[in-house]
Amino acid sequence: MLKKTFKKLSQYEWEIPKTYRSDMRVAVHLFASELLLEAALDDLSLEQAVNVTTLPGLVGPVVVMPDVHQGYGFPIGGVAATAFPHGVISPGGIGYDINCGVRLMSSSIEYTEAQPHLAQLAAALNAACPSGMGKAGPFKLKPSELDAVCRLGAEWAVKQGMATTEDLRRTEETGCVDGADPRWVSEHAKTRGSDQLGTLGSGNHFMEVDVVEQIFDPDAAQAMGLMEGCLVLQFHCGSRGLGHQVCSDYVQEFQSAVRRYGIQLPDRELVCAPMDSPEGQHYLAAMRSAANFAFCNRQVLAHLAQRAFEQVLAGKIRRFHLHQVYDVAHNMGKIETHMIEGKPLKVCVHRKGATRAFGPGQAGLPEEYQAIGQPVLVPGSMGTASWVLVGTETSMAISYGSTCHGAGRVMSRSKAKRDVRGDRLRDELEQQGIHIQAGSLAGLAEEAPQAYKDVDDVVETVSGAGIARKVARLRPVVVVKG
DNA sequence: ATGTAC
Repeated sequence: MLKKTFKKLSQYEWEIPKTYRSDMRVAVHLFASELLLEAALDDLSLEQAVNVTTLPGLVGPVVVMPDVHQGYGFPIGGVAATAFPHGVISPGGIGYDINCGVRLMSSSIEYTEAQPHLAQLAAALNAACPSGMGKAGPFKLKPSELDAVCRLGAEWAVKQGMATTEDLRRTEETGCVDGADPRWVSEHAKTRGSDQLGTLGSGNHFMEVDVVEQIFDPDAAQAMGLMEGCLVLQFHCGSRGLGHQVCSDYVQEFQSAVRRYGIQLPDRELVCAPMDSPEGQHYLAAMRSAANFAFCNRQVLAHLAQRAFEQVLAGKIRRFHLHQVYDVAHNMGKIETHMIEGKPLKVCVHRKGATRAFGPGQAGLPEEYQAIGQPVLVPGSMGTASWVLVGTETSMAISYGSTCHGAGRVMSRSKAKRDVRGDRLRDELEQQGIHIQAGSLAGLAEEAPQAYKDVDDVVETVSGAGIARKVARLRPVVVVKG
């Protein structure tokens, strides 16, 4: 797409007007600096955003985040809100990794004190948290147990002694989205998920120990238990093969639904169905089941990681307890109420590679975050910084309570694999004092920092546009990847 | 993202 297509609204906001193409129902609103706009022009992500504007039932502009890149049908880094219940829901607007998300845990362990033990900690985390493609975890769930995970989400882990009620309170949707019904999850998806609870996966999924490097908002940092110079644990993963199969199943099933409901689409990958149709209802029930599987997966991983910390640091470090800061979803369709043209309206917010970023005072936020807004967790690319932000009143007003989710890819996986030597990259990161545990050197190369945008630029944009506020910057010291 | 093509 050409830069002249965009109308500049402010330093960090650009618009593709509705007049750009005759089938657009709404405009595209992109958050980007000049530099990030130019990066976004290099792939098909903005054409995809224009395609999304043709979906029936949109209530306002399709919003695009600065970490945008091309995805299946919808761009990764896109947000679209459709009227509930007559508007459509589209699996491609949520993504193959349903409820892919990030969890952050704080500690009072000082980096300087823990530094001699970090290599051992990296190995212990790698041993405790299975990672890699198709990797099985510590449990083989019977069908009735898997159904319970899909219905209960992270609460299932409380019953198993792997979670506390505080963990749930500090999880988006308290770790369980309503309306999940595993009867609409295929047997195939259930089979794939049955041994994957408590696993990290591959690709850009990771587990990381970071040091809190700089605090920008002391009040918010204090509410979250973040202290400069102390270690935190964060990880990024989702619903594994189960969610992937749910998305595949419904993308296929929706092909005929599109014809049945007479929906015109510029791209088959945008397949969708009205939320109040049987197809839409079944997908919602299955997608929510996969979302709960992912919440439970992150809860189990948190438990396994905590045990690894105890195993390595007990007796060496005075206090090693990890406290949940928050757990966010960045691939999800949620029914929420937003102010649309001055009136509250129930909508389905499709967030694909976009983080919910509720501002202060929103229902559903735990008491300690009511005044500061929802914690937003933005991991950078491997070996680079990550950010903790909070949602704002502006994000509620102009981005359906959403903000960015990461650095955003700029180089294809195949090109990164050609250009980057995994062994050299590992050595470079080790030289920077980052302990790496990598299941696959080819996988490591695909995630090289040069394959991603600069997360600091992305955060500068969302912060400058006002759709999130900076709380803390984190620096990695241990990275575990599949 | 993903038993990376039934």
